[in-house]
Amino acid sequence: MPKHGLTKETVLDAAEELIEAHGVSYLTTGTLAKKLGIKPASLYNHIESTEQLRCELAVRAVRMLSDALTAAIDGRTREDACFALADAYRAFVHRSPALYHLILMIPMTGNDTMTNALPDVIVPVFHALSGFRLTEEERNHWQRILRTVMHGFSTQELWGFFSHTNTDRNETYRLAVQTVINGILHTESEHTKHQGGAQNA
Amino acid sequence: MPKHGLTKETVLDAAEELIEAHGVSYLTTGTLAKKLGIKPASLYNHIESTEQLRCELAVRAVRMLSDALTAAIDGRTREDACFALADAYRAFVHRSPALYHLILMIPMTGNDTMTNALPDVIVPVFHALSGFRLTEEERNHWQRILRTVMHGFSTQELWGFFSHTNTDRNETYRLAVQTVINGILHTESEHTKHQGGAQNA
DNA sequence: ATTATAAACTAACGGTGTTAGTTTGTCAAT
DNA sequence: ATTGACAAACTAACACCGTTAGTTTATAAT
Repeated sequence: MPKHGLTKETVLDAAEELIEAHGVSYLTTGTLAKKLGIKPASLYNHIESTEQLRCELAVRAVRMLSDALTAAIDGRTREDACFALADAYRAFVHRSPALYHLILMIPMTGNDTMTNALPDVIVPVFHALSGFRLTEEERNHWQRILRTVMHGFSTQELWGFFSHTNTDRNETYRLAVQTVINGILHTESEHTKHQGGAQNA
Repeated sequence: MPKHGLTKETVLDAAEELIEAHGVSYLTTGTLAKKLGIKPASLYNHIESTEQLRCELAVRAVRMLSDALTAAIDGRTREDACFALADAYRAFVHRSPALYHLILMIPMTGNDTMTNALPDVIVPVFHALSGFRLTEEERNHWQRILRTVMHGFSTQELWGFFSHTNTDRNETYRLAVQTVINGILHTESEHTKHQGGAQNA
């Protein structure tokens, strides 16, 4: 191909480097073009729009997160799988905060391609819970709660909302995940105690 | 005052209406000026910059959230206080998603005035936990975990990350908060069982 | 009525995303 | 080797963004 060897992958890679180094809002036609050694308008030979570019980055990010989670739980079950999943989730958020930021923005765009990619992240979470004896309804609840904790903790930690005390954050996370697991185990035991009984409190 | 009756409060109110109606990124010198019936440049008689405007909105938002949480736990203790706190938190996020969005952006700005305002939100959380017999370290952990669940659930729900199943979301939230409370109660009981013993799993 | 002042205005700057139209480089066929 | 086609760069232009400087104007106090 003529001129530079620019491909869509090259552009996406450059964009990713840019946002991880300087934040999502630093990604601009100017900064990206400069990094690639071309003029801003020339970008439009490779992308439809900056919004579309962010979309494709977000879809890539979803796949990366999904892959990381899937790899983490490989060969593990129950508590083991849950802790591995939670650690991988938190690690991803801290390793690629900008990409995670893009994932969080997906629902606001209303873009179907992106919204349809989202379940990929949920699959490994369900997988991690598959070792527990839960009804479908119970699994729906606990999958949400596990995601709540992983997302809630990782983002608050990343954004500096846990900096007021210097209590060990690893320990807080471990305790949070353990608490969820205890809840799941409790639900499981309620299940065997009396068929179809009430679950909590 | 001359011309219009514009005060800083009026401007902040208009800005808040704008972002709640059309999203944070819709707040612009153009849209805000138009809403106030003036030209964009005239805004600078009332604000220092758009960033500063967002900052003041964020500080107002922190105070609103803090007040809502404080009011919710008034006269309540322990489980009762925790559920009331959690419900108020979730209600705020859903009633004022744009203001909550601004709060989340505070740490990224590096603005000291704003960062110093943040603990206001944490105070009522500590207050809700004051009824439990916990060491300072334990209270630090559980305060983070409670905030993790309130923030994590509310944002994921708001942003549509819980829409794949139609399992009742109120029930998921209740279960999540109950699970945290159970964890706290467990920590409390470990405390009395043997002085200074290990806490969990 | 005069004056001081706050608050509006217009004009201008650089930056952002984007389109249209133009040049240029490279690759394939003759 | 020349030619031609095409992809990918370019320049020029637009509206909008935040922002500053300089100017006019309306009100409130004297």
